[in-house]
Amino acid sequence: MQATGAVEDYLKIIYHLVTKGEPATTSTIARRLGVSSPSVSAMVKRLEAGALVERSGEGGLALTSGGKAEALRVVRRHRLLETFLAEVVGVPWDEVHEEAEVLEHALSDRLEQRIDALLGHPVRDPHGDPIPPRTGPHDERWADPLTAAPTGSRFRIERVSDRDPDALRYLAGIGLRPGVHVDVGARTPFGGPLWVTVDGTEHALGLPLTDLLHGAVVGTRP
Amino acid sequence: MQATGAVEDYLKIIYHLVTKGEPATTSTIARRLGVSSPSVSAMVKRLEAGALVERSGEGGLALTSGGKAEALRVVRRHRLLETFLAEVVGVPWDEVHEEAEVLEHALSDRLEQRIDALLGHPVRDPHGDPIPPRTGPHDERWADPLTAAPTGSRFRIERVSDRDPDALRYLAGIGLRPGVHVDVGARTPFGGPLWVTVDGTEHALGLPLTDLLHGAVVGTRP
DNA sequence: CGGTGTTGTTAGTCGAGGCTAATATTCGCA
DNA sequence: TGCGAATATTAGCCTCGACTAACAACACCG
Repeated sequence: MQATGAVEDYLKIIYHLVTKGEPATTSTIARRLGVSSPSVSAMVKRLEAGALVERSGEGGLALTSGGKAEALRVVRRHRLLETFLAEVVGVPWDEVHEEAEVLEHALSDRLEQRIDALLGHPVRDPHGDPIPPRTGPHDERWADPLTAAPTGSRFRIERVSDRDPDALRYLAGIGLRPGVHVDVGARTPFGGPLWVTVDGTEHALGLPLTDLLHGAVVGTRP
Repeated sequence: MQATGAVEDYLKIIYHLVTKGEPATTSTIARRLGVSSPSVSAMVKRLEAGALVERSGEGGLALTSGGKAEALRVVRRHRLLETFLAEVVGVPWDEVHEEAEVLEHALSDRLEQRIDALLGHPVRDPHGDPIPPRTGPHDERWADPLTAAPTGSRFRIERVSDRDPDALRYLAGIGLRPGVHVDVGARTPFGGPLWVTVDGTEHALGLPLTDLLHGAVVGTRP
């Protein structure tokens, strides 16, 4: 089957859903893609006919090996482009995702390889997401969410979800980027903010923000 | 009307045809685009409905002011991308056109401006083609063809048509790029090759090649 | 003068990718 | 138990952008 831009988008979001353990259903896909449910039904039928997805045991869809390979190619182009735009073109952190979202469908193999070489074969994009290799295995495992870190622990940020430019701008403003360490403070009950210390300054982060942050506990507050 | 990738392609080639003084007719467009005549008829109808093109006096189509503005935006993105790919990414001369042909439809305004600034607001792309400004007038005038230069004259290459990668590779191989000077030698009759001296070496160029070269006579052979 | 291209259009079809409206199913809950 | 909300699919329609087949108009040429 022909991998048009639309097909690539569907495969990509199915890939994202399944690797996060969320069910890839008609409605979740429709919401994420801003498209009606019947449109998703129709496209899924085409994807099944093209042997790119299949119905999987419980409730959702799964990618076939061919579908996963195609999805990984798109994800690779996306993350390479984000890295390229940030490092070479100087596009700010919060804008690279949107630009890559469009360009990823127009990047040739040849140019992808040139960019990859120019960047020195990077393995992470600016948000800390791993860049799938052109061939060979890829590990998409998400680190633990910041919300899982106990009070008093020291936490290393590894990945910051790239979907919300405003949130990204705010996080960058307070110094929250992949690689930095934060001290996890008090957790306000009933969905209240989580207090974290970054660079010596305390910040209260609401759930929408902490949800974007993943990493690992690396000890306790010194 | 919505400027899809297809619409942009049509406007661009109509622009190229009219600026070269060739008639923009159904069949020339169809040939250049590798598409059937009825497809062109249908698209032209849409473009007319969208006030982007109109029937012009003799035989062909013309761009309206809106259509020309849109075409110039595409041409600008194309040539900026060619320049960017060549200078920043290191894509070889003969490949930049093909890559830009696809990327031009996916380049946002925002990114276009960043690239323009990064390159220092270039006015010519790697083939010597002028880059239309974002706003304001643009002069697309083609210099004289090399075939018009008299024997014994010295000729400065200004533009090299970018359509044929093989030809470009060959021309680059013998040092024929925009900016270089050549000495025009004997013209073999009956469509035979034209002898030119580049960098001290004589080359016989067939009509398909000389057709790609434009510039200006700058004196006589020293 | 009559064929033979070339050119352009109309008519009809197709696939991709979207939409709304209507129709099951199923699930949670009063 | 039964009602409403969420979920998925079907049916039917639309636009875009391509295609082939057929036809009209014209030009050139023997």
